[in-house]
Amino acid sequence: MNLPILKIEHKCPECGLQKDGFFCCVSDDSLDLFQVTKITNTYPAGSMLFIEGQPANGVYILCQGSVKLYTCSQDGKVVILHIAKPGEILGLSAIVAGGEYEVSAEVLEPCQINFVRRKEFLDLIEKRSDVAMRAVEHLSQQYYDAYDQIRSFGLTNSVAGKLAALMLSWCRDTGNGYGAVRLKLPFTHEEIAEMIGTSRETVTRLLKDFRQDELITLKGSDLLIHDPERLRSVVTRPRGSRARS
Amino acid sequence: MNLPILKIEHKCPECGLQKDGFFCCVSDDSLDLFQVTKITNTYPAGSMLFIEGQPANGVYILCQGSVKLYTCSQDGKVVILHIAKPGEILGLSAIVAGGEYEVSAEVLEPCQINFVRRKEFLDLIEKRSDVAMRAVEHLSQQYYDAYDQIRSFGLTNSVAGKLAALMLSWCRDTGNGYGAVRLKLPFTHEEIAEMIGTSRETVTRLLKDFRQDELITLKGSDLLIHDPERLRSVVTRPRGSRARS
DNA sequence: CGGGCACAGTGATTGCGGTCACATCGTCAT
DNA sequence: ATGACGATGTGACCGCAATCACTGTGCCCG
Repeated sequence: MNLPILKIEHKCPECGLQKDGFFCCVSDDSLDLFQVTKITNTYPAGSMLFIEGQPANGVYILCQGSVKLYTCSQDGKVVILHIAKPGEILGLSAIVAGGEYEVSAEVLEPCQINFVRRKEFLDLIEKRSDVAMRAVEHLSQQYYDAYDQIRSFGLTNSVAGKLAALMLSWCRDTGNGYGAVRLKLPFTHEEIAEMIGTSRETVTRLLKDFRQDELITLKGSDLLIHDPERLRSVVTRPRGSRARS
Repeated sequence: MNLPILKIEHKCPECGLQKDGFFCCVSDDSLDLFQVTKITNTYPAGSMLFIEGQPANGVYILCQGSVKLYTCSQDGKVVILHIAKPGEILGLSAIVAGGEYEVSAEVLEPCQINFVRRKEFLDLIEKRSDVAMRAVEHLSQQYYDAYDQIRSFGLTNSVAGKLAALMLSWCRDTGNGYGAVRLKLPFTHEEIAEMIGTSRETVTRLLKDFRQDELITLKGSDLLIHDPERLRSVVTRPRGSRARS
């Protein structure tokens, strides 16, 4: 197994990874408190951080790597709810509301993660108002993202539209504004299918369609989105209608 | 128009509506602060509290009545995201994260609502840690509900399954445990369709099917769910298979 | 009373996309 | 090499549910 080398940072105050939007981007005092309660760990790809239904005994703050959050039904069907990036906190809503993790979390790319026990974390947001504010901000953002996904599922009338919407969200993450966007696809067709609630074969076919309509170029895992604007018109386009060549 | 009589309660500390799970169920000190910043108002059915995309200038705390949260696409298709009940706070994530309301809110049943301006509310959760905690709890709950809806959209393979899942959520709200559940349907077929992302006709047909399969009895707006357990089996049942009579 | 209107019920038609089945290709470990 | 295995392509089939077009029903209001 080829493990990318992770440069572990044990001391939060000295951590160069802290950026805007990071959960751990709080006042120095709070960071000191955080520093003594956290447990730093690393995980290889494929590890499970937690599983749907398990008692939630703490939160995971993602320093490096990426994590897939998903849920699945009894018959094995999977829905990917979110791909977490560095700076995000996982399991927050679970330790507050449910007591059980409501989703499963699997490591996609090797991760460094800080774990904080449920009780200690709740103490932290109780005592430090800036941490509480960060928690509110992060939950609001997660909530917003969830609604975006519901919109995609409910309002888009064709699967092509859903795929186009998903690609546009990739553009937002990667894109440097407007114009063509080039990015590396870290997902298999199967995973893409699970994100938009369709079948693997349909994703394969749609990617072919998009190529033929010259919306995208796809070579291996290199995806080039020619024009986000044209993709946007696919999202709302009525079923079946295709660009005429 | 027949307006049900709302008994308005202007003074939060004396409000008999406060119950567990209510956002306004906070310490006396916090409640006093809240009391001076809030603006109480009433709205008839059909009023719009706010509309998707508007700048979010405050939160609405629902004291009495019910509110429909929805979003719609350019071509007029609607998805109902949530039916808010007394005790809930609306627009919280918007004033924190986006600056714009991310959904539209329409009054279904006549409401009493307390409004608090954005800045004053942010001050409140900054200063009062118990209010901040309440905010975190409510956002967590909303987040959880949103994921439930995504699950319903993504994991259920038939529309019948989605409708059954929706009815089960009604049972959870109304039901006194197990066994048959009787409730009043405050929704039209069209609204039900918008909740589960299908067409009005399909809802009508499915309700007929459910009646024929003796899963439910429906007379006017009185809905009797005979056995939630049997409904649950519809949720996961493979497409097309129906109970044999 | 008779229009107007929203909601509900129903048939006919059609096409999207799920599913099954199988071929291909690249990448491993042996 | 070779075989195993996962990821992609691609064809054929067909069932569900969207859509269109009505009819029927209850309710309000002039």
